[in-house]
Amino acid sequence: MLYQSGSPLASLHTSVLEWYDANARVLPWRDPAAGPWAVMVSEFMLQQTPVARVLPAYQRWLERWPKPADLAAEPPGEAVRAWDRLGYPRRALRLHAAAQAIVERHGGEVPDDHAALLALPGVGTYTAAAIASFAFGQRHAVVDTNVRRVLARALTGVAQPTISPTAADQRLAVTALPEDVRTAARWAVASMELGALICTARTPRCGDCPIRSQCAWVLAGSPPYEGPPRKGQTYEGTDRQVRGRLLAVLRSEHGAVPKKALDACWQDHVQRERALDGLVADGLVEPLPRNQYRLPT
DNA sequence: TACTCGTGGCT
DNA sequence: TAGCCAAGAGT
Repeated sequence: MLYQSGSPLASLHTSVLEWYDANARVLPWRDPAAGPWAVMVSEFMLQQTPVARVLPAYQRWLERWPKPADLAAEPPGEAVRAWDRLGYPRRALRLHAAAQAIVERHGGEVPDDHAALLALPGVGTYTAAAIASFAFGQRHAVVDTNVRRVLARALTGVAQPTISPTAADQRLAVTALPEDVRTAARWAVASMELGALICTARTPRCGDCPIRSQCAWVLAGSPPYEGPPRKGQTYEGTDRQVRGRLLAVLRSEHGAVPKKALDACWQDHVQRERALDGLVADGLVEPLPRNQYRLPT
């Protein structure tokens, strides 16, 4: 007996799990043969980057580095180059460092222990739970932006979750987690998928939602968002844009790049220098003698 | 806590 | 069109 029959949560679980079985996307990291390293690579790439853009980079990455030790043996700059235009290239550096840590601490195998995962570079609360749940079938609250939104609507009855993750979100997700281990692991991926495909941020497809008859937000008449305004991410003219341009040049060149080539990226001298210094400080760029730069070796 | 950190598709 | 948004982590 997995559920107390008649329990509202049990009904929610059943509806979402049945929907997932019929509607889940076929994604390579969900293949049972994919393995923990493949799951881990996908989770790093999917941090703030949409699935469609991750797919090709993911395939190339695993083809080139099928095991953590393969990546760990290469210079970090190769990880940054292979990261291509996924964005937030520090993730590439962290994935490389995590691969090295896996070789040093765990004999080259992705650990199945939540605490050990959390101790790896670039692995936070979400990613540790995701790897433990998706790759090892463990029972964890896997709380990403999709799950926060689904729970905010279905259980709390508001249009959007809070702007940043809170301890309350985590507690709510733990409360909503099925007791049975295997069911919990399926619920983790299924509730996330529901948020990605149906219970979307902008225009949720409530007409296709398997839990619309149980959704606290829908039952309340789908009231609009009331919270504080979400501040938009500006990008034009930011240091991030400059960093992106500088790094794009360095990715395309395999050797040393003269500073003059980097100077052509951006007019504002002060901002350009600040961005370049930041890249060096982050370990994404290596300064060389004679005013030259390259990806880290 | 609030901020930083890329990139590009979608509405 | 121009925001809005995307499987967050680190500081």
